[in-house]
Amino acid sequence: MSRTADRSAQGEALSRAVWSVLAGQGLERLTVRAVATAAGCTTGLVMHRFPNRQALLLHARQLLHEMTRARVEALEAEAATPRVALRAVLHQGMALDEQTRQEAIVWMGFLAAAVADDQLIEEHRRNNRAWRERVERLTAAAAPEWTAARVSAVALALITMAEGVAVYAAADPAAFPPADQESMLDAALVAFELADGDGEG
Amino acid sequence: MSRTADRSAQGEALSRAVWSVLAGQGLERLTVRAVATAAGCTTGLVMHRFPNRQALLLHARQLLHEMTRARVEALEAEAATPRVALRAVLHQGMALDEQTRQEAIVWMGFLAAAVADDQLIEEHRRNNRAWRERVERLTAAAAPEWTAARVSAVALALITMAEGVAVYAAADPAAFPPADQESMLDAALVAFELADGDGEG
DNA sequence: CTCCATTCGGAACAGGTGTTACGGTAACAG
DNA sequence: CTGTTACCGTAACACCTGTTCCGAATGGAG
Repeated sequence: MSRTADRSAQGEALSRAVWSVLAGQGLERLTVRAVATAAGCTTGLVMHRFPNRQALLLHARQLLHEMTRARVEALEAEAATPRVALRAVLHQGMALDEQTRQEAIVWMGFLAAAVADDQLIEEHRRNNRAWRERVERLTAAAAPEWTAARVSAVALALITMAEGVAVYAAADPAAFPPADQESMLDAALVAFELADGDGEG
Repeated sequence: MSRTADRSAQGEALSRAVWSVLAGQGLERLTVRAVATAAGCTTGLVMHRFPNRQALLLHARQLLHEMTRARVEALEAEAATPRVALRAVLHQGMALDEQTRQEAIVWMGFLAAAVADDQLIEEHRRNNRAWRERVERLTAAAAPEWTAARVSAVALALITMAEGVAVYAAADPAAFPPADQESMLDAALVAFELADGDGEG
C-alpha cells in the first residue's frame, strides 16, 4: 500500500509549501494557487488532497506543531539535567538562523490567520497550553523547591520572552542578532536562578 | 479651514476602522470594503482619502504607533521614579483588558501584513527600535550602575516578555488572565533587581 | 439666484480568489 | 491484451478584490 504513504507524503509536501508561502510572501498571498506553485503542482492536486483551503491550513498548522514537538522532545531526552533541558528547549524557540527565523514568521502568520478561523485558534490554544505545561514541568524540575505560583510565573516569563524575541528577530534580523538573543536568555536564566551552575537547593 | 481638519479626522476614523476590522475579522478580511463598512462610508471615500490600500494601512499603522507613544510618554512623565516608569511602560504593553487585547491583535496583524509590504516592515522596524531604545533608557536609569551590555540584555528580556505575553493573552485570554501577566512581570522585575524597593546601588 | 469647486456615493472594470466538474492518463487486475 | 479504477491537470464557474470613473449632491462666492 504505497498509496497512503504517498498521500501523507503529498500532504506533508503541501504543508511545507504552505509554510514556504507564508514565510516568503505573507498571509495575504497565501492562496491555493501560490501553494500549488510552491509545491510544483496544480490547484487540482491541492483540492484533491484537502476538501478546502481551511483544511489545508489546519493540516499545515498541525504538522508544524508536531515537528517542533518532536524536536523539543529530542532535545529534552538528550539533556543531562533539567536545567540544560530547559535552556535547550527555550533556545530552539528563538530565531537564531534562517530556519528558525522562518518558523517564527510562519508561526505568527498562522496566529494572524487564526483570528478569523475557529479551528486554527483552537489548535493554537491547545498547542500553546501544551507548550506552557512543558516549560512549567521543566522549570519545576530545574527548581524543585519553588512554589507552584513561582514556577508558573517564571515559566510564563521564559516562554513569552523566547517567543517574543523570536518574532522580533524574525521581523528585524539585523537589530536582533543571535548573540543578543542568547545573552538575553542567559541573563534571564541567571536572574531567575535557573542557570546551570547555580545551586539548586 | 475646516477642510484639513475634516480630512485628518476622516483619516483617523478610517484608521480606526482598519484597527476594528483587523482586530475583529483578521488580516484576511481586511478589505477596502470591510474598512468602509466599519467606518460607515463607501469605498469611494476611502479611495479619495488614500491613494491605495497600502497607504491606508500604512497610515493606520503610523497612527497606532503615535497613540501608544503618546500614552507611554504620559506614563513616563507622571512616574515618580525610573523604576515606576519602567514598570508602567511595560505594564501598558500587556493585554490586560479588552482595549489592550485588541491592540495586541492589531499589532500582530500589522506585523503579519508587513511580511509582504516593504513600507510596513520599515515602519515596524523604526518603531520597534525606538521602543527598544526607550526601554533601554528607562532600564539604565533604573539601574545606573549596570554595564551597557547588561542594560541591553535585560531591556530586551523585558520588552520581548511584555510583547510576547500580550500576543499570548490576546490569542487565549482565558489561559492568560491579567493576574498571571502581572505576577509574571513582577517576578521578572524582582529577578532582575529592578523592582521598586530593591536597593539601587 | 447662478456658477464653480469640492466631495463623495455607487457603478463598472480587470484581475484574482476558492471551488467544482470534466477528461485524459497511468497503473493495476484479469 | 482489455477493462476498471484512482488520480490529477485543465478549464471553467461565481464571487470577491483593488481601483477607476462618472455624475450627483453640497456649500460657499459673486
